[in-house]
Amino acid sequence: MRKTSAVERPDLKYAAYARERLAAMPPPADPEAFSLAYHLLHLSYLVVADLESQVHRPRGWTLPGFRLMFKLWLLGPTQPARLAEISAMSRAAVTNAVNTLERDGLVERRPVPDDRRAVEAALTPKGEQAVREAFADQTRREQQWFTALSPDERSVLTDLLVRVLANRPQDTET
Amino acid sequence: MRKTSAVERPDLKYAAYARERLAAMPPPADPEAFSLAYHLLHLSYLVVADLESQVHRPRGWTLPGFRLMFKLWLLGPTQPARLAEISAMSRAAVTNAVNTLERDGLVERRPVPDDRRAVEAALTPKGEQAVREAFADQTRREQQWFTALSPDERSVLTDLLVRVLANRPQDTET
DNA sequence: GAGTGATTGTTACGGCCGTAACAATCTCCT
DNA sequence: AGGAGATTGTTACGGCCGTAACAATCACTC
Repeated sequence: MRKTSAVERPDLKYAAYARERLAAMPPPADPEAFSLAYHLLHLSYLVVADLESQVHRPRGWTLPGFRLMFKLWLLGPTQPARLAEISAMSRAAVTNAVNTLERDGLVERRPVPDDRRAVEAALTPKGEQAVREAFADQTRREQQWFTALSPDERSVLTDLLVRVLANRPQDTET
Repeated sequence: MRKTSAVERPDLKYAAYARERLAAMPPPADPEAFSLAYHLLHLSYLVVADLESQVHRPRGWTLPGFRLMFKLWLLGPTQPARLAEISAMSRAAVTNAVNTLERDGLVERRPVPDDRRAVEAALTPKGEQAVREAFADQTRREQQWFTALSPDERSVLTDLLVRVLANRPQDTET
């Protein structure tokens, strides 16, 4: 494995430079807030792009499609509105994702007996096999991403993220 | 401020349920790896959506457009290829982003004397004012997101993220 | 000096996502 | 029973992003 120090990474070098520049500015400039938000969003972006290109695209699918199928795998047949709520995405986005997965034969729509407005999305046998295979690959790749941290450090990182999530700011009041 | 516990959040409740389910599965299922990756990507997604809807859309712009302008604000006129490298995005994406910003009068393209292939993107006066204003709002919103953590905890979180970024896995060898 | 290979920016195409608007349906209150 | 209001899923539209292919230009070697 090739050794790569932080100064060789254009993105990390930029972040360090930006932090220095902000440190020399008066408030509301906040180098710590910038650095935290930047690295959080940047790491997430890199992980998403990596999982997409290394795991899911080679199989002919996408990461958002996998995440939806993974939820169906754990939860069983589920209404799009509930999927949207869990995923914090719009119902329209779920509709589009289900359309693509249905077109590829991975998911099917079923009517809900109690409510004629509602629909349930459910994995097909092909979809279930697809989830199992991609899940194994994705897990291995996720593990590779965090090998730099010890198990304790990974646990601390997870707990800090959960605490931020549990205390998220309110939306603008209507 | 309304009190909201984790069990009321459908997304966190799902994550806790998924972790339990994975804990009962044989390898390669890895509840810790899942939990860390899930919360990282999910938090980043929520912060991105929040900054977009609370800060930038009300001003008529977008978060990706702001991030590009912010880099130009710190770095001065910069070639798209370098912006793509720093941002870990494709040159095509930079072209599209610069097109939108140029259409809105926030950024302009300039030829580079030494290299007739190259172009420099540079902020217009309107673009510079736009960055200053949005930067103040974005910083305040970023600070709100992390009020649940103490300054020390925020520092720990940032350091852990940077260490993961500095030790990212290799792409598939060509 | 000519030619091979690399680099830069762009375009075309498809997938993802949000907002807004809409019809169908359900809920609930009177 | 009936009607106002909420909910569900969908469609239309625009913005963002990646890959692939392309022309123009540069760099480097022979």
